[in-house]
Amino acid sequence: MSGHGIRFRVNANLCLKDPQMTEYGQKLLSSSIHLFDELGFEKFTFKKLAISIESREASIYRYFENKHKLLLWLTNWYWEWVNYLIDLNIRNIDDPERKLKIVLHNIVNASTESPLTEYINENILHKVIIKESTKAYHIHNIDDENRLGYFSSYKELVQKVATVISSVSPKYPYSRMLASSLFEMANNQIYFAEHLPQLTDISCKKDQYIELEKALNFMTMKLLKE
Amino acid sequence: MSGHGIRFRVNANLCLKDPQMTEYGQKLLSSSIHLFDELGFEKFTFKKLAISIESREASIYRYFENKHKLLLWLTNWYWEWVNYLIDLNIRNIDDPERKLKIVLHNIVNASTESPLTEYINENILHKVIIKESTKAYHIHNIDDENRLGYFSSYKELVQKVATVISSVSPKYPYSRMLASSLFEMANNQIYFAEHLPQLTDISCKKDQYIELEKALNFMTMKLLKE
DNA sequence: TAAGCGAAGATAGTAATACTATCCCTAATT
DNA sequence: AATTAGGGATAGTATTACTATCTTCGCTTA
Repeated sequence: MSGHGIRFRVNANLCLKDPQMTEYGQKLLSSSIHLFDELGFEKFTFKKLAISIESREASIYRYFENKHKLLLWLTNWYWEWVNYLIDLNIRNIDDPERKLKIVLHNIVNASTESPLTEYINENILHKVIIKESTKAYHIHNIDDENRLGYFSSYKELVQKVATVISSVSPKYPYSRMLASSLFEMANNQIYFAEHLPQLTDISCKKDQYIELEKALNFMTMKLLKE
Repeated sequence: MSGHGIRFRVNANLCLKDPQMTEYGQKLLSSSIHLFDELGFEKFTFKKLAISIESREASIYRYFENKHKLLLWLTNWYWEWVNYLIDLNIRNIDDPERKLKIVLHNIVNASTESPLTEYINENILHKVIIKESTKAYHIHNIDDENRLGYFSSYKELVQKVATVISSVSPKYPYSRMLASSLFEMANNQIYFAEHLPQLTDISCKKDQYIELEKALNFMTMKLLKE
């Protein structure tokens, strides 16, 4: 069963053994996404994960050193996946502005694409990313982990979007800041819409992010207009 | 010694006893800010805090139920403080655009104002807010805590800024989204500048956020121009 | 001056967490 | 037929996140 669908290159130091390569690892990934969603990062433990896949704590530790690295692994997988989707969808598009609109669509709606793998539920992973991904990089030893390349997927993705932004408006002086802010805003505003609605103007119905996409489009285009 | 300087109204349910009112409580606050900064939220424990103020774990628990509520308390204090500074500085200003520029200045540079209390080091608290505050509201029981009013300081602050935005440009359709994004961006971009510089265009020298303020001004004014 | 009280000190103890270690079993290579 | 990698099973440890209880000290107030 293993090797089904697409596999992404996630920094090898984030795991002790590539979970995408074994059935056990795929079950681990699949269950961990559901469990992060149900429990949140703080209440999530390897013990509970082991129980949910009818295995043992010690076996989980053979794949991941700790839950932080597991979350980081999933986060990287997510960014690789968004990167892949963007590449796929802007291929053969020449108009920069059209390209940027597609990028925005993919940032917001990645999870509504048709699923690529059996063992990763992109929809639930997206929810986990929205709620928990910030904890993957707001950590005390950020500089060490950055040096080890644990954030390279995100950095590449932001760089790609910044390049598209620059192709629309070569003189815009804050392309990378805008790019990273678009990703952060997308996640944040969805979270606010659901939990702290006074902090946003948009609302999200049934995981439909139409208003958010419209708002980000409006904002981006206004910023980049000469 | 207690009762010195300004005291802010922080949601009373976040603590068991107001730490601002006793010398012990003030020492607790002061030390916790330093310790959050040194250790990060994850490695911070009440045991270590007790040692650092030469007290006992059990005594800390008489003020705060857990470290999450302590962080939330500090976060609320911070937002109350920024709110106070904004009020103070836009008083007597009539021109909306001028008002907004002052607001942006305060969002970015709050911590460089002259200190208000002996027991809270605003500069270090600002660093803690940048690194840890997102963990105060990315929690599993967010809806319960929101219902208890644990985020009201932030919501009021965002509402205040949204009102200023609307006074500059009454037709702008995303004033609250812009307001909350300004706060989130300010923290994020400072964090990126220091730790993940590829994700931003700005740099921060010696806790001077001139470039960031300029960028936020540029962005905001461009968005609100007719 | 004594009684009473609250705040914090001191000491214990517990359940859960985050691991590490070791030994065993089995199924697939070689 | 022998080896070995993957995972199962069990055990154990240090730390964390609390809770409980009993004592002491200093301040009111009667």
